[in-house]
Amino acid sequence: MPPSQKRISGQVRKAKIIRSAASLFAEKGFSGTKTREVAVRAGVSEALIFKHFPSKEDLYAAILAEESPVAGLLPRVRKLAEQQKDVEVFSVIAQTVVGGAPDSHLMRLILFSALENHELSDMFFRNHIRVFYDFLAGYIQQRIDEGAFQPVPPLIAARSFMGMLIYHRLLTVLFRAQLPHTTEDISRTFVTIMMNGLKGTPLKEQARVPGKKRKTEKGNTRKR
Amino acid sequence: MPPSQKRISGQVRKAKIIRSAASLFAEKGFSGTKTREVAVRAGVSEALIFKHFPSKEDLYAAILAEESPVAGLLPRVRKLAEQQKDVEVFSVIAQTVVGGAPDSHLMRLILFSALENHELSDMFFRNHIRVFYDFLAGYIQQRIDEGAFQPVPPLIAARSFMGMLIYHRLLTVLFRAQLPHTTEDISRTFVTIMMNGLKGTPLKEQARVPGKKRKTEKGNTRKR
DNA sequence: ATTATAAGTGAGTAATTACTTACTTATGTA
DNA sequence: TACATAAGTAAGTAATTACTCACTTATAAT
Repeated sequence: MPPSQKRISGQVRKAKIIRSAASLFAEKGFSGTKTREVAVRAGVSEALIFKHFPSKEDLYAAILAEESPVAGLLPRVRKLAEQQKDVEVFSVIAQTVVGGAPDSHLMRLILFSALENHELSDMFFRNHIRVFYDFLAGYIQQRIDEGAFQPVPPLIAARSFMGMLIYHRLLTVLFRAQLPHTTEDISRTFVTIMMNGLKGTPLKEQARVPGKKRKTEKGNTRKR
Repeated sequence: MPPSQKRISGQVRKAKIIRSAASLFAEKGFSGTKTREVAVRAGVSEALIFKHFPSKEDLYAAILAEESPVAGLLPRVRKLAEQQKDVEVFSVIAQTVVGGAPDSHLMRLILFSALENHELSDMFFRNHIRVFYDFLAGYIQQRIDEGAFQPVPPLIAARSFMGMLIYHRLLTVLFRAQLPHTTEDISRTFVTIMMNGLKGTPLKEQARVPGKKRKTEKGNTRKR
């Protein structure tokens, strides 16, 4: 490598390394990414990486600690929730996610780290995912109490809605399975189903599905 | 290794290798799994693996080609659909998925292969996921035509429902984020929301979220 | 019993990989 | 100007890894 002619402050270079590594980890996961590739993408020598990070693991941890999936969404939602604008609350969430957040890069990073059992993945879940739909569940509970929604377990309802959205993103990111509709149509439909779902009358009796008997999922019901 | 004393037919041994490798690939992904570990878990020498499979890639492909996520569900659903038992159709799907299908092993295998861009992952999507909710979308469309459901884009509706279910599985598999409810309660809630969502009246006007400009504050169109 | 064949292995090998060492050089500042 | 320090690198190294080779041996059919 020709002596890179330009020197740069340590902090800036470090940030550059982090960005390069993040994109590689998102593409190929932790064990699929080689420190050599990181060096090439960052335009530095491999040795410099280890000047900034004691190990590949530390580099990975630094990246995960930096990311934030839907920054700024929660405050907006909170404000709408205070005004009890049900449709708007759900709409703004839907439009954000269907519109492309978290972006595919971050989506892959999260999935990889969860699959590869990185301990930081749990932290990530607690700090970003869980707080979010704990809030949503709280709001749903409140609206149930106020008689606006039918009584339904709020955590499950929240998970239902986020499930529609995130799964939709998952399919587009992982399988490029786009739908033949506009972003607006898609999120409007999600919101419509959810709003009606919450306002409609509860099903009294669940149909017994004939045939197989079902067990309850492992007694271990750890609320997260 | 002490000469393993017992010889076994090639086919049986091959199957054993596949099972061992499958569990490892599910745990650690393709690049995270070493052929040496596969050999140890299968109780054979590394060399034998390469007697059966030309390369690690081929072994991986053999595994992905074998797996089937929710075998036998589609026929059951079809039968219920013919009888237009709406609640039952959605219930049997919900109970199957919430009850634990695909199992965590297969779930991880699918996710890893999708993330690692294995070409077989696309095949998998088409053969197993896509056919499934193409059917579901067809059924929803039919019930809309019959006036049982409100008009809603059926592909989006199908994706909504599957999203609730699969995302729920995803959270339990990846983050061990169990809910404090029984399997029955969870799937009943999903079904309730979906059924009401499909039967309720459509939202005429979607709220505009961005900025502060607000459109109609919509009152409860439904009596509850 | 002979033997062809299938089942199986130990001991490599060349390539790759995370990380180190010993070194050079630019730069701000006293 | 001098120089301490920070920025940077080339060239390793020991360990790992996918895969091969040369070889042994159990088994079943003739």
